Amino acid sequence: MTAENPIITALGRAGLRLTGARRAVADAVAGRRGHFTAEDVLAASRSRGPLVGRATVFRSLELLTGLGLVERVDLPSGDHAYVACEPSIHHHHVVCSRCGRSVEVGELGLGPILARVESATGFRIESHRLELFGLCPECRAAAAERPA
Amino acid sequence: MTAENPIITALGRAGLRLTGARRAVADAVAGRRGHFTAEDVLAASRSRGPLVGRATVFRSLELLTGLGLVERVDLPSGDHAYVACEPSIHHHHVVCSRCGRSVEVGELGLGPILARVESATGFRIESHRLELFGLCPECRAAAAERPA
DNA sequence: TGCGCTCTTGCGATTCAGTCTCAACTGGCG
DNA sequence: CGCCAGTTGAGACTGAATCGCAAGAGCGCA
Repeated sequence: MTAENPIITALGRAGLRLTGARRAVADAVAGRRGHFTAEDVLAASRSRGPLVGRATVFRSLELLTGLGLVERVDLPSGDHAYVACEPSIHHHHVVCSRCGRSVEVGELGLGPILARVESATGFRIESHRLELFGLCPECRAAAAERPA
Repeated sequence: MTAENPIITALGRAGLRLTGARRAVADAVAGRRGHFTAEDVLAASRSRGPLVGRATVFRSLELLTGLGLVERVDLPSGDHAYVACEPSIHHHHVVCSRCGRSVEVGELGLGPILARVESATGFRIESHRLELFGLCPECRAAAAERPA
């Protein structure tokens, strides 16, 4: 877990200091398949080294969000969570509503739809957010055997 | 503003009591073109009658959300807001990032896209949330004359 | 029309996530 | 090796949202 981590590499490339706290946060983020809350990261970082302050976790998360390494999603429950992701291109996330796992799904051909909305409403669309929720294959299988 | 209000009608139809507090909240909601926060509703209801407790506003908003008369949107800023809407069919909202006005835009032909995502990821999509942000025609005009 | 049973309300206390401050620290360059 | 600015951590602080409970108010029924 202290091995090289793309998040850490990216931090260095952005000209930011590779501090212990950031490594801790980066590791905590990288070690998750699904979404996580700031609180999760806080707990994870704490359990791993000396101590990471609440404020620092939020700051680091904000930093990572700025770099596009992490994205914020709002769960249907209203909670705020984050997901790690590729900084590259525009994409969306599919979140499993049972286990929380999340998968990226690239651009979806929303362009034509946005154009349609623009002409219908007169708005100029600047940004959008699409979040998909459902059951991942595993949870689907599990649900079939033993319904929630 | 004490005239009949579709929200109030709907409350009655749902078998709920038409109390003063609910009327106040319903009026506050109906009197807005755009999104609003719980705090807005609280202030509006207060300025209109005796007094409405914070808790009651939240309870009413939750109630209206359950009835589909109001929907929650998460602004890009991370704030929680609500928009009034038709309970009828599935639809999305376009929110003006400058004045906050919001417009409904009906189903957008997301079906095929969702199907594509399902087959690509193996997930079974149960729900989705699409929020569009941009400038409404008026703000667009205003911005052209006197850039923010 | 009046009564009573519940549902609702309102207030205060409480929780809790997220932010801010500030002195101490440390990473990394020279 | 030493310095300086970028970072950190602890805790205080803020403000939104929730909870509990007793008082109050709809609405149905007689």
